[in-house]
Amino acid sequence: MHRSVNRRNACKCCTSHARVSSDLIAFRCSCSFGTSPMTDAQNPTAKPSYKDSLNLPKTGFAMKANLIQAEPQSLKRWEDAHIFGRMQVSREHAEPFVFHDGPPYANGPIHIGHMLNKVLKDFVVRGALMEGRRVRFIPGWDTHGLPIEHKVMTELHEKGKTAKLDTLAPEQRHMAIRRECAAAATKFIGLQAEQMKRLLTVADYADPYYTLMPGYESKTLEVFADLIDQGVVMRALKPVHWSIANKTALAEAELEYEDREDLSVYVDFEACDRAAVARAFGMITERVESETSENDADSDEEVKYLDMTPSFMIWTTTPWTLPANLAIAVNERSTYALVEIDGCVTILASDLVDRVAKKAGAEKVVHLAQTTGAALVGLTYNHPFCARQGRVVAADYVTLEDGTGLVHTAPGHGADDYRTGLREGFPAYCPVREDGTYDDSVPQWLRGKSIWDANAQVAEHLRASGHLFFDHKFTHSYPHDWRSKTPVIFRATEQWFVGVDVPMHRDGKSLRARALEAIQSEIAFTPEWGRNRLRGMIESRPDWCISRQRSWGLPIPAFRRQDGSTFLTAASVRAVAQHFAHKGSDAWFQETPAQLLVHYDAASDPHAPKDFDVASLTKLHDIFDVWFEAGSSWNAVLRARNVGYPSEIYLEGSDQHRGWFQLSLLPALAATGRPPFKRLVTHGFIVDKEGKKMSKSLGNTIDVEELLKEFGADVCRWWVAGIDYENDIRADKDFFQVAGESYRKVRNTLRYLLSNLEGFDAAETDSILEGIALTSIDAWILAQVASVQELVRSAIARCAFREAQQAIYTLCNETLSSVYCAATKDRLYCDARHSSRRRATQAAMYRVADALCHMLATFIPHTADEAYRALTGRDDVCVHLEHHRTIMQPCDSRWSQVLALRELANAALEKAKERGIENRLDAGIRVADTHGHLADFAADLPDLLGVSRVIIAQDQLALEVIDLRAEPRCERSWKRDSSVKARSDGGMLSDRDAEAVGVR
RNA sequence: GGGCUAGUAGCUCAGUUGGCUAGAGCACACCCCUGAUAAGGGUGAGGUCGAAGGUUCGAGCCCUUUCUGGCCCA
Repeated sequence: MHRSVNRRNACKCCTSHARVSSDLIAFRCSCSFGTSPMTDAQNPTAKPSYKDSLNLPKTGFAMKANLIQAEPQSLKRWEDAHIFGRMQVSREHAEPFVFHDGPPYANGPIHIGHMLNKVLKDFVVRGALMEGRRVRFIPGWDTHGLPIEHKVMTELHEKGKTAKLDTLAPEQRHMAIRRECAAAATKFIGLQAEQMKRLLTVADYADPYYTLMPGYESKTLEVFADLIDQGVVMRALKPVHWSIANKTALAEAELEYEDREDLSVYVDFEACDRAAVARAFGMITERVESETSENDADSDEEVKYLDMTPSFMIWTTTPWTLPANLAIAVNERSTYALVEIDGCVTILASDLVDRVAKKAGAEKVVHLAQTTGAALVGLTYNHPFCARQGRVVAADYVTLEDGTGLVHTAPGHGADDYRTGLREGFPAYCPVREDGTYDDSVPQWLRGKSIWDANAQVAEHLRASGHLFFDHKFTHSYPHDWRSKTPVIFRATEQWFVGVDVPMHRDGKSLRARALEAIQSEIAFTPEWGRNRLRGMIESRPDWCISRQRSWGLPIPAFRRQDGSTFLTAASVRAVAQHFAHKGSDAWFQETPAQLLVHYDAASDPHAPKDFDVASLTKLHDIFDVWFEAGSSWNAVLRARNVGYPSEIYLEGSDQHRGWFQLSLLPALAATGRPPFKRLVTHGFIVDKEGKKMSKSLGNTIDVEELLKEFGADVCRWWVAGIDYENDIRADKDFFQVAGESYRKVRNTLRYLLSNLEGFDAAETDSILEGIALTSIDAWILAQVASVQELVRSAIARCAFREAQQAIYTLCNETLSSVYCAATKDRLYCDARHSSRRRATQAAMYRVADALCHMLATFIPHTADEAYRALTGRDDVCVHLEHHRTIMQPCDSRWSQVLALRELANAALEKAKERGIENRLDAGIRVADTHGHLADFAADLPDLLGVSRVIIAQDQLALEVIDLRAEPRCERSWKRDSSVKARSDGGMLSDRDAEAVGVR
């Protein structure tokens, strides 16, 4: 406690008399009302003390929240009382509110981002519950996928168990890995669920969903079957990172970048059509007697003549991919030059001519002409190895940082190249087999060769045929297989896709078109810009590659037939789905095709191949992209468990525009024709107090466990309720401190209300309030709370939690604490215990506290419930089993003018301190009732302004502070009331106080 | 490099279609109360609205450029 040191020594009993001592602690007042101990002790006829006669606040609701100890008790109490179950049962016939949880990934403890997401979701859940809706919120976890598999593999590697793993047959190996992964996922689900419960989130934790559950897997396959029905599932080539050593595809996370020396080559690709190239550069190829230039003397442009066939010069560090070259990419906005270098005419980016020439040691460089990249697009060239023409195409990833500005494009060997190929209609041609040797589609001299050996041979071949401009050794960062440490290549392999531009059987519209329609007019966005963002992503996204070459995931149930064709029909997928529903997807690795297809009847499948023979099938081993599983949750959870469809809201971080939002929308639109959500709500990312992103390496993360230990869940939740979650969210321990202060303010206000309800019979509330006057301060506070209640409920429905929190805080801090509670303090303390005025205020307070508990229930469930039990005085109630009770209390519309008077009085009283009137009870206010309204509020005015008396005058315009210090003060209420006089017990009391203590 | 997005008092945020002397809460300072007391009340000081240009009678709001962040891509 830090009291101001220069605080003046006021007389505690009267404040008006001269101070006789400047000693802070021991001083004597000369007034006759002295109550200082020294005075009492010296005076044998001490005046009676009235403190005990007051109705002072009393409550068991502690000022100190002690959340860290108390919250787990609330959790336990709710669990013991089966609150979640009772919520469901008691609302069986209530209107359902469908809300679906996006599954976090189960690979570690929760971080502050999870806390943000889960708490925001809980506001939605509890907000709907408080509206009386039936909410079955089923928490979920994403359990398959590479991060877990990678983590498991790393651990196995560190324990030296991978060698043993490699001795197993492929399917046994898959199973061994899958068992480890399932254990890891399950472990983290348990950990995360406990942490989420500790955040006091309400959900069906007894019956959650995991993507690895057999039922879930089965329902995911059903979505896949629906997509097949719609004709959007297809198989095509796509380049992936490929480990030759392990003959497997690798994901980005499995790559390690290391420096590697490669042979880089500058290659001339001879143009097919000299005339076309000439036109592109504004040149001619036929010599014409230059009549035109002579006749047209004004023309300063000399038309140049191209007499050699030029080449396009490309640069590559992977000569082995040249056999697969199908195109050359240029940047349309760059400038390209036609130059003669040492006798050869070549095209390359203008800005790079000098650098390339210098590097190659060229002696003579002559600039002939230049043009834009756009002009080159469409020109063709001959492949240097074989009779194949390539084409110049545009690509905006082409830069002038290195190389020649013309990029060798092999759609089967690069991600950019592939996308360009897709756009331009080139196949993902890949002549490299899984062991890293060429197949038979390449020229004879390369067939069967290892691609690493081929680098030098390709260079030699080019040199011999005159296509090699220059070659040199080049060191660059190159991806390596994290396990074998060998270099990785990009190799096109067969993958499964969901086509976004193929017409669906339902209505002939493509998925892309349907998604854009839905984004435009069927989905609401919070914030609104999410619409734009999602639209942009859908417009530009390629086909969705849904297959992965891993162990840990849901198998794509495709088979290979003896003739090499792939067998997969909607009916066969549904048959496997039915089988997985009981056996789980492990069956894929443990059973034969005949066992897996036990529910399949080729005869009734119109898409079954002719002469179908289960016995001759072999299983393929692709697994689903985890996004396909997560993106099917609307079916595997909402529909499978009859929760309802679609969800009112999907609420996730803004990164999910590309992730879960989009990849739920696509399958749902294909399978059901409708979006799986009506509204998308996104929140930003938590950054540190400088606005920088949080990362373990920067050491600026905030640990959730620590937050909970230091502040408790309700304070953390109160912080979340107060943030502007649509953008980045700055977070720091200090901010939680601030949230704690704010929480305490609300808690204390609640405590004060509760403390004045001691002995009040709640059953009387309605009858008491029926009789109150519209001009009374009690009617006013109830009207205020009614409007806040309405605002809070509407804000929560709009997910505008901050708005709701602000309204609650302002209600507590201003409307209640500094106005209503201050104004009613006198009647609560000093009126006779059962006076009607006091009971009216208690009734109002009861209703206010009740409304507050219900409003707070959404945000701080522990505190709300704790307060509610204190309010009702019962331990068997739970605010979370109830819903808002709408307050409908009008008040006189002139109250706003009365409140304005309060502002004026505050200012005047502040000024009156200069005159020595420091205590408001020493003051009276004289005010003109200009409009004749104030008289109706006269009864409450002194209390509202905090003064002893208010005189409504007709003769005066300005508000005036009257000095009442000369008047006697009531020893009980400390008011300077005109009725104060000496009473039969010897005390100086006002009439009201005399009556309250029963003296005359 | 591209798409989306943000930058207003020390902190967290309001500022509707351009018209205000730019608001609120917290923190801070000062004062009151000591019968909400590790509480409560009152008052006050704090900003060239990221920067630079421009449009306009008038710009925190509109336009251009730029700086610093964030998410997603490349």
